[in-house]
Amino acid sequence: MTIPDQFTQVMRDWSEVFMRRSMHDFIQFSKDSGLSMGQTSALFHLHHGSSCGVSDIGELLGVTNAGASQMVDRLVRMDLIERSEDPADRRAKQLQLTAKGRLIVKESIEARRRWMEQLTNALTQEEQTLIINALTMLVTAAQGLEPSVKKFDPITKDGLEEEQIAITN
Amino acid sequence: MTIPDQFTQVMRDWSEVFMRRSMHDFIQFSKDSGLSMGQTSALFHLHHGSSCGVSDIGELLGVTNAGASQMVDRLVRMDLIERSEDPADRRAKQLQLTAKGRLIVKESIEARRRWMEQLTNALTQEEQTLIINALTMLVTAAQGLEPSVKKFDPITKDGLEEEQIAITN
DNA sequence: CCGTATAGTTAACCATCCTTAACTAATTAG
DNA sequence: CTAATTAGTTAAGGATGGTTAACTATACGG
Repeated sequence: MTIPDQFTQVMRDWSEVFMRRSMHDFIQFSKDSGLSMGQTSALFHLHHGSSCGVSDIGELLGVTNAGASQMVDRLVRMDLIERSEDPADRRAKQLQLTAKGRLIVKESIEARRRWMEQLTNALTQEEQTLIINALTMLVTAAQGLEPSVKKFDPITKDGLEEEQIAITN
Repeated sequence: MTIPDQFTQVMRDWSEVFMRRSMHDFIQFSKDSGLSMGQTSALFHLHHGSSCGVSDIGELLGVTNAGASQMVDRLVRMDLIERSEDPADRRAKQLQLTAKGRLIVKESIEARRRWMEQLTNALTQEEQTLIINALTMLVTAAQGLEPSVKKFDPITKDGLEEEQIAITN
């Protein structure tokens, strides 16, 4: 078995075990918070990107603008996100998490951390060191593949929308 | 920063980047297949556990038995899962993926693999080797934390629900 | 200024998903 | 045998999540 094959295999294994765990947590958390999975996804998207418009949510969830608008409306009524006018383009809305929304996301992240603590305890320091190095590489590589985060650089204000052509396949 | 702290941090970073990517794929895939996230989750659960009852699905999705029964019914009507009587307990049903259901799951896994290939290409062989070792450890540790797979021992028919006490410490 | 494109909302409508409540049928305990 | 429990289904009803279509309002390119 070649190195790349081994790599793919171990990534797949990890993917399976991690996804199962994460999806379970995700479902559980959504239920506990009285949110649908779509609503939770939207909250996390906002948490990551810090601010975005209604149609971005639609794109994320794979629904029409109308659907996204209604979803946003429900979240606004729940006081989880805020909808304000974009001063640069008054057609557009800027969506942001409210304090309550941020709290919800934070709690979810904390919940997942418990699992990680268990993992930590199941590994020796030497193993942990090895994993730290390995995952750091993975994170760096994976971030290099990401579709350019929205938090634009206020100085250069460019270069971030290069559309990572290689990825969209 | 101590090793465990570094470990927790890198796990969190990795978790974030991996989850974002995976959730996006998951949503995308569900939409493309015309399935809800709950339905896709159920399919993956069946794929993992190979066979389970209606109430297991309910537990997974955090819904009542009635809700699970209806969800199962929809999946049966879509010809994605099969519902047969459990010969050992004629009240219970055994759920299994149909060929069509297995195909759907397989396609989803394949879709995710493309991302992994990109990751592979972004890393040197040395880095890959390091990551293989690290992830193997993580997978082993994570599997040790799993709530004991359902494939029950037909002889003792018990003892599998011990809730991994030794590890949680 | 005019026409078109863009961002979002609203209305009407439908399928899904989930709930409770009432039920069937099989198992198990006394 | 009877009573209680367990697994699942069905029915009625409600909220959600989605659609298309029609709309408002802003932006932008002649």
